[in-house]
Amino acid sequence: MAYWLFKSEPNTWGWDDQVAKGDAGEEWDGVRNYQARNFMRDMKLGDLGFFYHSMKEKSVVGIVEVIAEAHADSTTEDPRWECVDIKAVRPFVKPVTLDQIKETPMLADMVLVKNSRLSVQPVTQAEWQKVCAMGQTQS
DNA sequence: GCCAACGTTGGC
DNA sequence: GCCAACGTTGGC
Repeated sequence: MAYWLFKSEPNTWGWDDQVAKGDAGEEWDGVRNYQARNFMRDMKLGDLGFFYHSMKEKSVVGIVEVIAEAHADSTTEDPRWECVDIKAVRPFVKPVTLDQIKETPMLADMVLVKNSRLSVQPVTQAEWQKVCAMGQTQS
């Protein structure tokens, strides 16, 4: 089981939109970055991820699950781009902000801190458990 | 709203 | 194949 982080600007696609899709989930499409795509290719059914709101909020707000492995991105004809499907699993009781993450020494190496522009990122198990604890959410 | 950082594109 | 120019992202 691997852990990931999906980043989105809430005005474009937010946690509420994801929750509204229910168990059917939704494609995580529109990714046009090779690194991010390669991480999605590595994802397996049942992998879990953080859902992160960028820009104004800059917070991890919930947990999602991979419900379909990488397949063609339906928003482009370009065969280079692929995406996975994810569904909302549960929200954070308390969203964990980027500031909190930066203040936490054991999270200082998170990709979110090191390479903030990457929209799909791997998360280590230690980071996963720590952030879940900070959000008062079952890991 | 600004700007730095990064990735991608295209000319040579 | 290199690198300058450009566009986009996202923190501040």
